[in-house]
Amino acid sequence: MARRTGDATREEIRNAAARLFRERGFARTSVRDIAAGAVTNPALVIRYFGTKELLFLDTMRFSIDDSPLFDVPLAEFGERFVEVLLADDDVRGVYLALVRGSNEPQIRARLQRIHEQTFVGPVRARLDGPDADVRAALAAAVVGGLLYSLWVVEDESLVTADRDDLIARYGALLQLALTGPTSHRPTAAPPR
Amino acid sequence: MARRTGDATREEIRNAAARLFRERGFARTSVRDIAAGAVTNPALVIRYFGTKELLFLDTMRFSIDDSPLFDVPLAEFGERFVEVLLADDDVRGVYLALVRGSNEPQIRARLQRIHEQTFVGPVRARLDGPDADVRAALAAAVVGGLLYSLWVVEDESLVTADRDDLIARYGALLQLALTGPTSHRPTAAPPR
DNA sequence: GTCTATATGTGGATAGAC
DNA sequence: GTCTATCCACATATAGAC
Repeated sequence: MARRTGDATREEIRNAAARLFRERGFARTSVRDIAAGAVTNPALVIRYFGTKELLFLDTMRFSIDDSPLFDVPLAEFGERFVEVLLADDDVRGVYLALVRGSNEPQIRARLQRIHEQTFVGPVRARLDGPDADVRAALAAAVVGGLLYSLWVVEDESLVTADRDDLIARYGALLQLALTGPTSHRPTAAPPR
Repeated sequence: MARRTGDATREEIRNAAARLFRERGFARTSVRDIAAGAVTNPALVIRYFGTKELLFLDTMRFSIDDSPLFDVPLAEFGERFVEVLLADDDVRGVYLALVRGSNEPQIRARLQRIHEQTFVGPVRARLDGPDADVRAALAAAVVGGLLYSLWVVEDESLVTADRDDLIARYGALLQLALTGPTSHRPTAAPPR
């Protein structure tokens, strides 16, 4: 086999790892599988990345493009946010691998950061008032509940539901978490 | 060491396994740890339960006592349901172990069954109309989102929040998922 | 500098002695 | 019924070939 540069090999290991971790998760992916996927050997995988967990952390990242949300009126934010989350196909695999690996402290820390940046952040930016932090956390919990039911549990009623209908219905629920049922005030306080 | 009967040893293995799986999860609990906890050896653990995964499935069960929910008026159901879920201390460990082990098809099947029985079931029993199934699934997703944020992600704002306040706030959100913001129907909640 | 071969320790599972 | 000895796959680490 022709030699590659270290960087090229490194990149192929990373690509193979990202694909396998997304498809099979952390536990069901062996360092040997990754090496085979990158047409090299297990020793090199460890040499470049230290441990299997560090390689996992190196590859299991995602961020959504939340720029389309900036201009959305607050009243439509819930539905549009759900739409954006379900739009990106890469998100699912990474999110699942992180949730299922979250018994490891470092992986849970990564999940916390992504939860904060992806779910809490965009919501928090649109709220104000003394309890905005808690309300953003509660709304993020509602958001997390959809991905959890849809991807972790694979609830049949949701998996087989019409995608647009799901976005409309769950978006409306999220909207209530954001602006509350009494929508007569400009920035809307929560119930109570 | 004095001999025990097979049934007694079996029970001690089960107890040790249940405790360790709840505390450390599936991946971080070894068959050797379980054997040591039951003061026996790994071979016997496998002999009695077949595989580590079958032992896990044998021990990781829970059900909530939802009988106090039967008499609750629909308008108060959301808050009371959240209260019941957070009341039982055993639920957390088992739920977490199942979520984190859900990459294994059999463990995911168990999680689905518990999700159905514990989250969807009690809600579904109180709803009617043509779309009751989907609405129950959506409400169950909201419920799952709380346990997910609180226990899997360990969102700081929620973990440190006052327990009663959390129950009141998230219960209100669940209530909206159940009976909706339009309060003109007989079974619906009164306007805030 | 890039990689192969190989060693070490852990963990799930099995065979067979008692 | 219980346990010792052992097997095999795996993550990880190191020595040294090219």
